[in-house]
Amino acid sequence: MTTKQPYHHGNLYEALLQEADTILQREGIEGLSLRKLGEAVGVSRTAAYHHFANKNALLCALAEEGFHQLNHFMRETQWHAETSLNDYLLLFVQGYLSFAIEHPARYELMFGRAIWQRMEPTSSLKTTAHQSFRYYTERMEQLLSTINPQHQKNPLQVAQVSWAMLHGLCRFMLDGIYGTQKDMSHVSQEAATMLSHYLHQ
Amino acid sequence: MTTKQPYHHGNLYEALLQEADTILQREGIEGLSLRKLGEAVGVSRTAAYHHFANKNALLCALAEEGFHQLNHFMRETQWHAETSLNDYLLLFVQGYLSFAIEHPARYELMFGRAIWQRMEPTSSLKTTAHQSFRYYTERMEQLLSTINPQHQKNPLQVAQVSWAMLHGLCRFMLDGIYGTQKDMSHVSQEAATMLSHYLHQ
DNA sequence: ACTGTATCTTAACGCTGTCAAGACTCAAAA
DNA sequence: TTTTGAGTCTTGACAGCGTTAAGATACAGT
Repeated sequence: MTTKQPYHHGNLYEALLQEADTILQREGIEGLSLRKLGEAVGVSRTAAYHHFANKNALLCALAEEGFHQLNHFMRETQWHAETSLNDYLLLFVQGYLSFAIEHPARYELMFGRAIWQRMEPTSSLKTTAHQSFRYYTERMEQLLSTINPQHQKNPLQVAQVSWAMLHGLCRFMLDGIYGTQKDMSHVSQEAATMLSHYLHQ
Repeated sequence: MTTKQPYHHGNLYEALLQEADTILQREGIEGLSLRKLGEAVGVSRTAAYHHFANKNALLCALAEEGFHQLNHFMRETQWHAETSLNDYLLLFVQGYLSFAIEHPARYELMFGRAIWQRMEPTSSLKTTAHQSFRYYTERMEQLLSTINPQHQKNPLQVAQVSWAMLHGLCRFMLDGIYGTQKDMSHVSQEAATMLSHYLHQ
């Protein structure tokens, strides 16, 4: 009974998510269809509907994984006392851009309109994404307080604007509007400089 | 013969562009299909193919119009000597965000991956978009020179990073990740502040 | 008047997400 | 041990999409 597939897959939910991630990485968002996904997993076109309400729910689940990975990146990229603020900011900017460039479809899914505007995001995804943003905001607040304990800035707005800059850079990179190759290090450097001046008031 | 449509529309190219823009405004990018467009104009599903190579070419034409409008906005928003740099920057940021928010689908088309990554942009669109960016870069260079004639910055990188910030803000607004309403003025203010500090070194 | 070209139409293909109805499997209740 | 019911998966179907091929119509230039 090793060659024959059982009628019940047994672990279809996880298999679907994993294969979807693979297809996403290889062919982008447009290349991911439920039919192709079913075939890749060795299951019928509509089998996924017994584990996800619809395609949107599957995309939301993938995006949510992405936010967990983003949280992981932010948690592991802390400002150690031995490095300068400038170096740390550069590292953070480079790390964020790499996160987007190494998994473009995942980043697109996490922040793109496919989920957030065209369809309704899962409430689970909404809370996860919100947590990411809140964590980022706390980190910004920390930085501000360390630099200048009497700063006047609104941490929420600082987070909004600075994240928007990072996000804009990523979008221009991913959408092929800026060159993706050697420009990137220069642009990262410049973005870190901008952030640094901004945080120092 | 006023009630009966002639076999030859006579002005189909313009009519298609205009109606496509209307649908885009009303229903977004996903709501625009060639079949629906044909019906709206009173013509068959495939009539558009005699005026555009394919759907991508039509989208590119619409996006190109958008870049002309963006150029118009930039040209008319100049820094007059009687206003402060801060006021001017705020005006520019607000104007740019309004440009995106008032015509979200058009902005999405101009900068989104639908054209730039998923398909191949028309060479005509490419040059028009490139002109927009070059003009923006020149304006930045002007500002830098006015503020400090001995500045050390690379205008191209300044343009890349600052435009990325504006673009990121727009995307977050349009994709419904940031609140679109009263936050906007605060965020605009903060973005202008950030830009100002950055340009002043 | 004729001919060719530009314009427009209908038919069809393969793709998509999704729903409805049926088939299979398995665990728990009787 | 048999029955029942829920969980899982499949096939069939529908409407919509972009696009191509082949044919119909109108008009401009010879």
